[in-house]
Amino acid sequence: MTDPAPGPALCRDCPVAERAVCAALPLDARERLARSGRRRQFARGDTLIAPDDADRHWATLLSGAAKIVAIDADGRERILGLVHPAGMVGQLFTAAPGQHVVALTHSEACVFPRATVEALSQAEPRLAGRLLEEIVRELDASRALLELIGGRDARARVAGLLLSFARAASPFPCHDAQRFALPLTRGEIAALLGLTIETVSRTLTAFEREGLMTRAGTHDIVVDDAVRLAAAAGAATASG
Amino acid sequence: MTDPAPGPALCRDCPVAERAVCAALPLDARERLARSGRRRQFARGDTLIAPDDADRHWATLLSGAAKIVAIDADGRERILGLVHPAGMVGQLFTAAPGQHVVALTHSEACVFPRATVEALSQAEPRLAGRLLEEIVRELDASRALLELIGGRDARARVAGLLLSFARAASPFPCHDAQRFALPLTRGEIAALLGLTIETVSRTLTAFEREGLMTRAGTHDIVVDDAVRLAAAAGAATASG
DNA sequence: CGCAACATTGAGACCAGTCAAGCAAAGTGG
DNA sequence: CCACTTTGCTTGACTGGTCTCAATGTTGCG
Repeated sequence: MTDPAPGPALCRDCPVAERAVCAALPLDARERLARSGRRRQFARGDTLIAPDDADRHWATLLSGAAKIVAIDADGRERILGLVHPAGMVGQLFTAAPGQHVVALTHSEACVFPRATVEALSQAEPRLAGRLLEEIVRELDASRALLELIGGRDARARVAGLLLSFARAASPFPCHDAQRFALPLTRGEIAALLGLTIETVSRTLTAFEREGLMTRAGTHDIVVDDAVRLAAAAGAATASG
Repeated sequence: MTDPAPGPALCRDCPVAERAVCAALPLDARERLARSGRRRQFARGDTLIAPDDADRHWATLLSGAAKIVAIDADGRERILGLVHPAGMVGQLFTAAPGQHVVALTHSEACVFPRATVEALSQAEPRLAGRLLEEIVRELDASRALLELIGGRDARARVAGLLLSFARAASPFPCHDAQRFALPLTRGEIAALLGLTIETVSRTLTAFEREGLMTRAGTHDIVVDDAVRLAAAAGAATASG
């Protein structure tokens, strides 16, 4: 069993090998990390991380999408953020109660023991730097969502969400995709934006009637008038 | 000029010497950091960090309080978070546009060039670990605020904010303070909670009429019935 | 086919925003 | 010291957007 390509076997065919935080590690350390982790598949609705996760896992999302969920006092679910491929799942360096992270689509993730990653980040300053970058990005996303939800009406919130997905779906950072999939149900959109299912549905209907976009099926969106859609968002977008 | 006490002169009498991230540094590195920084005083309304901050500063808050502010498209100010003593001001390791951070009260901060802190965190893994901890804490706070604002009504938002200040004002983590100061104007509370000034004012009046709390002046609050106040918050609090 | 989950649409109630007026406290200048 | 202004807070009447409740439509799957 020789290794024709450099790098750990686990990382062969990794779709996010370049973008994930692991890329900051030198080969030997990456090998060590890889030996402690393994790839896992998740179906829609599966839990990647539970709040009482006794094993203390941490993961990198390879493909698919996930939601970060909080259950509030009256049992309703609020979505605090989304995780995209190459994103991190679970939190390091905190004793906080933790969070639910649930797969939105069929997903694949590289799962590691939290302690291994924490120890490695102490030994490898470059990894610590990348982790910081990534968490700052999450913080920015969280604050963008906060800005979108606070003080904006339903039209602006839905339009902002659509635009952020259009941006994420495009291969080019400067252009938005004209057509993209929304991997969220209406209920999940509502839980993310702090609205109700009915309001989300009515708002989408209104956008369609006004010619801003078209629904293709229940989860595909075609943007017909990006300019007016951006105007409806009031220049605010959220990257989940 | 001998140094009677160990540690840099700048850190002598530092009120947050134990809690700030600097505490993770060994003496020699702390000395190096201290030489690159200096203490500054800020009056209420002064800007600690501007979004176009060409000098790229970063700071630790020593005393007082500050708000993290975003100005949205129509010019209204939204508050994305608060900074308390020992907290960090400004973001490291990001090219993001940056943020306004404005003093809420007379405040003192230790200001450093961003590059110095970033370089030190590469050289000192323990500092990087502390920075990670601190940013995770900020992320938690941001998500707590998101949970408070999304899908909760005005009563729950105001009650949650009061409770979080009651908690922060208490010297014991397990008990809330019964009386505390709100270093925010009504407009700032509104900008933080995604409400209007009028709604905040009316909600406080309602709480007082119902016997949950009493206003002493415009900025001091006395909690009269913590149990019912917590019930009004629906068990949700935000730590800013 | 028939069920179950999800989505859309409608009617009415209610909470919070808007507009507007009145107060109180702090600062300013004669 | 007092009139005046400024700023921030409170209260009221009204409007409107969003939630609630309810029914119907649609999609996907066993």
